[in-house]
Amino acid sequence: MTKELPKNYNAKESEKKWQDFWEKEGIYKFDDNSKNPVFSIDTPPPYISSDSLHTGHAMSYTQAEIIIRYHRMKGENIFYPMGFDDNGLPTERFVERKYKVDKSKITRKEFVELCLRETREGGKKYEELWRKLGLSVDWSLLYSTINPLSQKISQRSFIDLYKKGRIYREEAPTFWCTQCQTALAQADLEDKEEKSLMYDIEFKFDSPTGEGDPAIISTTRPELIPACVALYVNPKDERYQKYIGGFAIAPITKDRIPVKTSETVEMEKGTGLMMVCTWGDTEDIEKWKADKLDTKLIIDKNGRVNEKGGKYEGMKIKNMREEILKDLEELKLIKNKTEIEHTLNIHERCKQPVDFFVSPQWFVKILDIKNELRKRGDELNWHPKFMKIHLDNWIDGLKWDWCISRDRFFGIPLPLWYCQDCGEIILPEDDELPVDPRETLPKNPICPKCQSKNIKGELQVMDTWMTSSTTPLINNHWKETDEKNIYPMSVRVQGFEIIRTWLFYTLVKAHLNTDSIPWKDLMISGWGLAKNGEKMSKSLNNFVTAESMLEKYGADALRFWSCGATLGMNLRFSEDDMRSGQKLLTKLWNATRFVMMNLEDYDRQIFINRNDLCEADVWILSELEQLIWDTTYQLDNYEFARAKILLEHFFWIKFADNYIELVKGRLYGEDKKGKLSAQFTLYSVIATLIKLFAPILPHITEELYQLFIKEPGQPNSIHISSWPKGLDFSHPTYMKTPEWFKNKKEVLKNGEKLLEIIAEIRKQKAEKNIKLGESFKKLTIGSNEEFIKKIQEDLKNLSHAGELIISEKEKKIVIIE
RNA sequence: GGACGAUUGGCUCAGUUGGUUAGAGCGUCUCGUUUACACCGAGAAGGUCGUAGGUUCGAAUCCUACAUCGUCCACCA
Repeated sequence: MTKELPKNYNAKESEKKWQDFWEKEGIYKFDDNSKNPVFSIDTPPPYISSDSLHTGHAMSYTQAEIIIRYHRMKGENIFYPMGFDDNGLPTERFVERKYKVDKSKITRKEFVELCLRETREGGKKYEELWRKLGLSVDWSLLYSTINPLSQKISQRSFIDLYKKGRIYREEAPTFWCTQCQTALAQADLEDKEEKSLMYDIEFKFDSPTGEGDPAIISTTRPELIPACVALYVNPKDERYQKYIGGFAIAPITKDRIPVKTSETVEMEKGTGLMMVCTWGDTEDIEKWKADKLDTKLIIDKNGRVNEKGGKYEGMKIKNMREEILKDLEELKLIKNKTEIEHTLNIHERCKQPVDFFVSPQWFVKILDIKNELRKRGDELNWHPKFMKIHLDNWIDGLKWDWCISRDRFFGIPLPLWYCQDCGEIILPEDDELPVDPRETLPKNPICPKCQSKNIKGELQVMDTWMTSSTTPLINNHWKETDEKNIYPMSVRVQGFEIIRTWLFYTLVKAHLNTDSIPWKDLMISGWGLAKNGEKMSKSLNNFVTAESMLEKYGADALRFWSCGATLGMNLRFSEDDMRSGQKLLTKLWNATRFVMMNLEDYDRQIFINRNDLCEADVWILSELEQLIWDTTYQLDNYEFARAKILLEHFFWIKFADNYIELVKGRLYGEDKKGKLSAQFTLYSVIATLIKLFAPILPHITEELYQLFIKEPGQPNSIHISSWPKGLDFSHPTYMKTPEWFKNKKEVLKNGEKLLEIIAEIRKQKAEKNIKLGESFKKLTIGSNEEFIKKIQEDLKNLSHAGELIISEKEKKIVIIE
């Protein structure tokens, strides 16, 4: 034992060194031939087009990765892929903005090329950052959601669902973004509070004798009057009984509109008379569906008024609103204006208010299987448990089938063709996948129904969730010749904000495609927030990049901060905590240095029987043994934060501040037996402790392992060495130790008393102005306990007392004279 | 309007089935360079555990209201 640690630990140098080493040695490679249990992780493929990664991203990936490292050390065969989500709307919009693309002046092919180029660039940047953070990803498993395999599996999944009757195409009103010019799913929406004016506008009830009684409706969207298809009242509302079943006349258009009833109409709201249009909100659509109302769609895809808008044709809907208000004002039909605050649905990607539009779209039927999906949710092990309610709430609130088609350039094509003559839908064979029906015709380009050769490919592409919901299938190479055996995967890791999307849709796919759950466990993380508790974003100027923190403090320190809050809780950014992390590294380095300096004449093959161990050594080894079980238990339950606290507390308080001080006397003294016992113990504790810290602080622990612990024949990285079980770590003789801890409870209790005595000694010395290293005449300890006698030499050394007396009669635990 | 989470010393957070004087780190104050570490050590101050009730021998912990913050959902005529 002659190696010596340098005086200082250089995190930056060391981290780079070991990251390269891990890569070169293939430490994190998944082993296809291993017989060990597989632990597979479905981890979020970030959008390469999102803002550069901030500390919040780093936090959630790190939290998961700590758990993964733990499982790897337990000997499991780790399948830890990384993906990049580079298909779909976000990428398309990113490229449009970056290159200021005019879609009318570029071909689809050229545009897709640009998207692919950006995704490659972005992917590289991200990969570099993940490596710097020390994520133990097997990069040979890298996938992107636009690559051929992902396309193939997404399309295969689609065709499977189609054949199972879960997919249908319908001319249906859908949420429509006039900005992005595409249909949207319910999950693409966000709320926005906005001030608006509510107008009370006069219609007239129809009467055989000409114009009847006034019918005042309240609306925030007067521009939809030409689209009005019905008025509704509550069936119990006495004011309107005589009009029910009759008609009303709309202003300006003079359209004759039926008056109907619905329980959902609130009598107190406005005048109790509701205008239903094509379509202003989801309420309109529900009534339209339920009562088979007329359709009077006055807006086109671009948000302009069409011919059904009469005199307003051709105007932008916003301008039309101004015009119609002017007209109504002139006719004196606006009876009242109220300022209100209401919530709009906006598109979460572009923040524009959504409209409704009718167009043919593809849907996955899910409303009829809500119960089955809820049961699938029950089958998963949720960490933390309460997150499950987010999913249940979402499923309960579902009102729409899943709209999976998008009218965009970049994305995975919907794999089908239409016969232009008879309308037959033609699907590709599995060996044709992946296919782009916009570019290619089917293998057999003849309509099977009418033999027509007039065949045209679908132009729409898939919603991005349609692909990302297949990540477990992509990872498993579902129905490929090299299909892996990792499905269902062990764990899905993700943030709570995408429970209703990524998690939910993946559950849908697994249930429908494979009649299974997609993973066994769920690990749902909170957000890393800005210092003041706000969400991190560039616009709020509170954005701290992971890159800058890695540069300043290193990966281990950033990882230390990342486990500062328990799983599922939000964590505020704190540079102080990163400094604390750095300090822990320094302390760990120095403590190990100290141990090594004192092991120069120590042969680590030596085994010491319990009877030859000093009492203080038995105590710290018992604490260590307890620590192993506690840490293991917490990590098994995804509680990295609790594990961190346990480790830190043991290491800093019990081991460094107290135990080491207690045994220094023996290390420097003449008692050879006592010294050997201390050496044995110091080595055992440090060798075990750095393994326990390894998942959280992978770099410094690797450095220490390589310099200090690793011997020929042992694993060439700490991260594939064995997780401690009891004290049997990598030393054959330690297998004998379990019998040591038969009376552990008593030993630990004695330890508490011991710490109390030490604290009291220090306190009294401080009160009496005696320096810590300064000696004094007499120390009296009031105790009749056996272990105090056994430990008295250590106590005498620690306190620097000239004389130590243990008195059974003395009631005070410590007296210093 | 419904749901979930949070509310603990100046700051950031622990507190796992209710049990003796509620913990840690940072910050503050005092002392100390002892041969692992001044990126250190020792000591101290600092909390009516959001508010009000209730259950209990006993509540930060369980129950009921309420308040504030965050998030999701619903409403959004």
